[in-house]
Amino acid sequence: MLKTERQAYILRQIDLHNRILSSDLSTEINVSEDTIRRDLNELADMDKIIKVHGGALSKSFHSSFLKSDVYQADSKRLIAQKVVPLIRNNMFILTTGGTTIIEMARILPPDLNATFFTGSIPAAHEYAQHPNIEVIFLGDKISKSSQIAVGGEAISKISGIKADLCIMGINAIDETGITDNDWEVIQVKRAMIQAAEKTIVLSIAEKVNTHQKLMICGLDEVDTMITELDPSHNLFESYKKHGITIL
Amino acid sequence: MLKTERQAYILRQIDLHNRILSSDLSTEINVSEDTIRRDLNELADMDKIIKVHGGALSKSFHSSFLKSDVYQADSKRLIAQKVVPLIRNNMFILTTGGTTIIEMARILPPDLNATFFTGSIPAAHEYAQHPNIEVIFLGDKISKSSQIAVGGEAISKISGIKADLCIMGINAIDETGITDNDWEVIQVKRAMIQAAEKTIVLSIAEKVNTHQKLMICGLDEVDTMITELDPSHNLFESYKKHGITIL
DNA sequence: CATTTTTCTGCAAATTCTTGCAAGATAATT
DNA sequence: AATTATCTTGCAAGAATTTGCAGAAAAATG
Repeated sequence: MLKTERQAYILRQIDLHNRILSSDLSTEINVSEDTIRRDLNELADMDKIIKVHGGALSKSFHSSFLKSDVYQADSKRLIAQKVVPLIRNNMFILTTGGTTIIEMARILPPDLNATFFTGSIPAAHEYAQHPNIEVIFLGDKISKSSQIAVGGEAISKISGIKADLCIMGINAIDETGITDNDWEVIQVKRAMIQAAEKTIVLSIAEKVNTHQKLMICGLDEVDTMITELDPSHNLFESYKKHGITIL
Repeated sequence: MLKTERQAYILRQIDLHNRILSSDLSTEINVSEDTIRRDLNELADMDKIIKVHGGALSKSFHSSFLKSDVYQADSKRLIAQKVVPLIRNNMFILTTGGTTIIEMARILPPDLNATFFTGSIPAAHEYAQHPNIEVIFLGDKISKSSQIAVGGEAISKISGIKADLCIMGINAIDETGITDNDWEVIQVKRAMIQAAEKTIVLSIAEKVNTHQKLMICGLDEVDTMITELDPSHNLFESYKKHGITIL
């Protein structure tokens, strides 16, 4: 990794999280802490960040008191961390939008080389930041309620894809399957599951064993489910029986 | 392999991967690293790439790296204010991306009822916030350097549109016409101008009477030009002679 | 105030860069 | 066609950069 690249990555991480630890960056990028510290000092000299003992802060730190108002952000970050290892180089990956997916997009390792398909503007935006990821946007008409592309164009584009993974944030899952409450979104999600070899669903535990009005698919279409809880939690018994891997 | 050929190859690789190592190129093309380095330096002198220790980066990479705050934000806000009145209800409008366009998107009156087409993720995102605007995203493959959709898919989608207005942020304009420096972006912008009845170009005054390498169109294709200056400024004399309305 | 963590300093190894130079290729000129 | 000038490329040696490491200094923590 080139020095400039590394510093750009650091800057981006600081923009994203408002603060970072030298030690975290060190293990993340796989360079010594000295190097990170020198980078941070250089960036601080350039007035791009604020260097503090043990790490650095975003210059607009004051605004970070407003914090992001993402519900259960910590859980979602945890889920995101569990997904990342499943993504390998050269994969074709279909994803939905949703805050958990965004969180995932942000922590994808910088050297990952993959193609991401999505109909979500925020997700596409995040993927596009990444140095080695190819982004394909699916569809044309954008639904305001869900901030994703919907309609026949999106569906037909998705159908034309043979993806390795479908990574999907969901709203409700129970023994009968995955459900949602937006007709247009349902269509898109169904098409995505069809188009991918494996389907990974992401959900905070709170949504497990709940259901909504519209069915997306049965449990047999799901390969892996990821929540913030430990996989051994007894909440997942019935899902395991359906052959779903819990992470 | 000829020098020019080699440099074209290098440029293409950088466009493709956003970054390259001198050593990789050396083994790839089978010339000494010195030669690669000299090539990179030449390309950097021509402002086509960013040379860094150990290799080079795409120019766009650097701009997103510097990002911080918007250059001449005040001017751009002023320009945005001048555009808004030109947009009427029920219009079909093609727009590019760019910070000026984003600024415009933010101040669109809430009761405006129109359909916006764009290939820019940030622009689409802004439009999607608006209560009464319909957003159509153009294209699928997203170029990291420009953050817009590029390629045949985008072009053909644009060609299928008959829009009332094309509102375009530009990089350079002089007596010969509008120019830019990114081949893929050129294609998209050209298609947009073709597909729209009227073309409005937005530019900060600093860019007026400058030019870049690649031609988008002549002045006769432009209907209106908007800058932050007063329309009576003598900078615009020659443009007025070409029948362009200055605002 | 003792312990742990982080930072600073100097140093060494590896890599990359610069520079001058020479040989070959290409272009220009007579 | 011959000669001269210019360009291109590879090589080598010294300079500069980058990075990791070790030990001392400084800061944070309880």
